[in-house]
Amino acid sequence: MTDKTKIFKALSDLNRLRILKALQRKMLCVCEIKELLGLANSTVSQHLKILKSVGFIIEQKEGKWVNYMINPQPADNRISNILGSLDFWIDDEKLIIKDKKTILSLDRKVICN
Amino acid sequence: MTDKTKIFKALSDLNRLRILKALQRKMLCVCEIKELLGLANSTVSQHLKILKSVGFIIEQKEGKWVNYMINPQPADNRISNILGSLDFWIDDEKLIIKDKKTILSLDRKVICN
DNA sequence: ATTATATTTCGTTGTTTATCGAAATGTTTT
DNA sequence: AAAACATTTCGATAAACAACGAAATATAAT
Repeated sequence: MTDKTKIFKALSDLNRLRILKALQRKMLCVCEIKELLGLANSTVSQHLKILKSVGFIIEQKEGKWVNYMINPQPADNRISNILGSLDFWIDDEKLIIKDKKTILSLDRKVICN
Repeated sequence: MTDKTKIFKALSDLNRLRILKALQRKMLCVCEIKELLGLANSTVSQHLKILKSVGFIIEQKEGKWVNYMINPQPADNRISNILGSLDFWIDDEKLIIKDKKTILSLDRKVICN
């Protein structure tokens, strides 16, 4: 936790950046993110674990689903800074814009098997 | 260059963070940084190449030495932001403070063979 | 309780990355 | 031009990391 590179490492993967930007728009469960990114469940879960451990996101259980969302009150000022200016740090280009459109049409009851 | 994770990847290594913080204090050549970090020349050169390619630092030749320094005018606003608030993004703890002291006593004519 | 669904953990695999030493390049001094 | 020194590039190696599928865990519905 005292690792100086932890925040930057968490942001060093395109799929994790896509997750953050997606969660900025809407809270999502694992299988919705899986659908969005086209990754295996286990991989998505792993990415979420990393983002959570650093403080970028939090989780909230809802029945059999686990909803992930942007952390509204990060302990670390750097995290707050990044989350508060996500569009500055991670710019909204093609892929990210497409993701945000895709999210709107995701229905977890349909997607998740 | 259009890789969204490039900036964060550059900051994902402790030795590169140490280099940035050291250069904040004073411009340095490769062999001084080598001495500071205790790495091989070639490794230091590699780290510097990464920091330069992303825009964090620039180089200036001075005879047989190559001096590296913080980029005074980064093209990317995110780089400017980070460099302008280095102490916010990378906090000054033991190791970094020690580095900054060490730098002051480095003499390239003595160190570099 | 059994089945179905969502998620996490685990073990494996391929890729990326940090590191080194040796060879190559570039500059200065003799 | 040769020798000396600083740096970079190259090739190899070990560690870290992203990804997967399968097995384990957890909750919901039958």
